[in-house]
Order: sequence, then C-alpha cells, then structure tokens
Amino acid sequence: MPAKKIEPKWLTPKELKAWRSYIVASRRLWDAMEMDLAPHELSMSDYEILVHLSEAPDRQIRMSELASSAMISKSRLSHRMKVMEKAGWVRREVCKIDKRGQFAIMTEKGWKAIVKAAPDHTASIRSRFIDHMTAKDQEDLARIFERVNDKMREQFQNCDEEK
Amino acid sequence: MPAKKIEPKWLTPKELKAWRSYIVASRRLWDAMEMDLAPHELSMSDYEILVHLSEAPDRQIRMSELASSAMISKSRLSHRMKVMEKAGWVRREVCKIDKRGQFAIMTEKGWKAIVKAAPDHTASIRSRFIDHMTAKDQEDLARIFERVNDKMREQFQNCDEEK
DNA sequence: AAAAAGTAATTCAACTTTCAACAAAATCAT
DNA sequence: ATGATTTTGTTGAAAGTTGAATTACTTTTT
Repeated sequence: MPAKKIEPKWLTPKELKAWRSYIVASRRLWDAMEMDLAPHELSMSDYEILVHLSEAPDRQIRMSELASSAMISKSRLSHRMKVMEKAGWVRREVCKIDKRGQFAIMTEKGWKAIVKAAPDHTASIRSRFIDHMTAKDQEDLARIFERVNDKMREQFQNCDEEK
Repeated sequence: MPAKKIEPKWLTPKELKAWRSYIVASRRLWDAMEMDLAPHELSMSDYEILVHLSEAPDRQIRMSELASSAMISKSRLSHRMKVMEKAGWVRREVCKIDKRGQFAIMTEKGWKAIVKAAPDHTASIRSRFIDHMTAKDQEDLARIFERVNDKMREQFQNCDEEK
C-alpha cells in the first residue's frame, strides 16, 4: 500500500495574520534597534554578549557558559571576543581548575561602554516595543512566548531521544 | 547651565519579562524553523524570497520590488539570486521597457521546490508557534505586532523628515 | 539637446558567521 | 592505569552580509 499523501493543514487567515504580523514586525524591530545601538558601536548581538558577561559574578564567566547564555555558538563567541578584546572591552584568562577553559572577563572600559549604552537601549526597547502595548498585553505576550519556548524545549528533548 | 542628566526609565520586572521572553523565544523559534527547512535546502530567508516571487503575477517581478517585499537589501538579493540561479530555481531577464531593470523569474524547478517545501514549512509554523496559543491569543498577537509595526513606520517617517 | 540628477542593479571590499577540523585537557570504562 | 570518549575552546576556510562605489540607463532641468 502506498503511503497516502496527507493534505497539509494550511493556516487560516487569522493564523496567517498572527504569523505574518509577528514575523514582519520582528524583522523591522530588530533592524530599528540595531540602528538605535549603532552610535555606541555595538550590534544587538554584541550587546547581548556584554550584558550576560556584565551580569556574571565579578563580571567574569567561562566561554562556554557565556556562549550558551547569549545563545550563540562557541565558535562565534570566540570570534566576537577577539574583536571585543581588540576594542579593550574584554580580556581572557585561562581557568586554573580546568586548564582547557578560558574565562571571559569584562574590563573597566567594557563596563563603562555597557553602562553608557544601557539607557539608550532601554529607551529603544520602550519606544520601539513596550510602550505600544498595555500591561495586559505585556502579560499575554510573556505567557504566549514562554509557552512557545517551553514547547520548543520539549520538542528538542524528543529530538535528542530519537538518536 | 549644564544639561541635566535624566535618570533613564528602566523596565519594570513585568516589562522586562515581556521583552526577554519575546526575544529568547524568537531567537529559538528562528533556529528551530531553519532546522525544519534544512531538508529542503532552504534557509528561512531564501524561502521568503521564493514565496514572494511565487506570489507575483506570472511568478516574475522586478529585483527592486522583490527586495523590498522580502525586506532585504538589493545587494543581498543580488547575491542570493546568483546562488538560487545556480540551483536552477530562478533566472533573470532584462526588462525591455526599462533597460536598467532585471526581472527575477521563477523557474518550473523553483516552483516545484517551493510547492514541496510549503507543507513542511506550514507544519513547522504550526508545531513551533501557532498551535501553542488560543484563537484569542492569535488575535491579540496580531493586534500587538501590527501596532508595533505601525509605530515603527511613524518613527521612520519622522526620521526622514529630520533630514 | 546637452548636462545634471536620479534610479536599477551589480560588484567590490570589509566584515561576520558557519562549519569542520583540531589540540589540549578532563572524564569514563574497563 | 590506559585507552576511548567527551568537553573546552580556537582556528582557518568558505559562505553570507553589508554599504559604498560603479555601471548603465532614464528622467528632469535648463
């Protein structure tokens, strides 16, 4: 018996609208916020790295941990760190306990850069995003995306088990 | 009188949660959906280009128009087109009316590729996103992001006027 | 009609990201 | 212990992206 081709379940107009408006706004939002950060010589992605580094105890953290908290690959982090090291915002130091490891360490200069950028970035989050919705909307949004995230975690779990 | 430094209006915990859950889920969602598309040898961005091309009358459209509907730069589109042309999914033809212009044209092979990928991509949108929220949530989401989008358009308007 | 300004698309150079390969150290299994 | 495996992080090359410069054409202005 040949495998029966299942008619795909297309999106309804309402579903499509939810998806498209999310995708389009997200794309534009990202670009606008990159623009807002540009005067600080920072990309969204580098800003994210620096924030996670700045929040670590003593503003230092293992490379792997930083990569995973900033949700980027280790390779990418290595490359970015080289650039940011040249800019004098971070430095690296070998880990004495685990000699494979490296600590990413935020310099005073890096700290100053992020402290300077933070108010503008916060203003950007507000003016581009947060200020255009009610408190209720914010709660709904958080709930929805929290759930989307949880589901993806579940799906990845299953994905690993299949191996 | 020196300019008084205005204390930045930081995000409240609820605002921060809305922002972070949105950002984190979006990042993961994108990666997951790239993964879902990979078997079709397509990235999300190339898929988007092909969809817009496929929706154009006669499946052909001017390069500039395609770039703007897919929300990418003309330069980027040129590069991607070169790759997709090599894959045989699209071809280019000079515009007879305006000899500066080029038409991007979807080939039969390209059409087949997108028709083959579409059901999986739709299933991906569902399983990763749409199916995890109620109809009400979908409407709220659409409304919120529509508004975010509108506000950005206004902001860009103002931005242009300043020049 | 010639010059100037504007537009369409590509190309170039610089930069970023990804992918695969690698080295060094730690952990695990026997 | 010791050999296999895993983990940590880097590297180099290839691929992708960006923005400025360029080319070829069109439109506007004088």
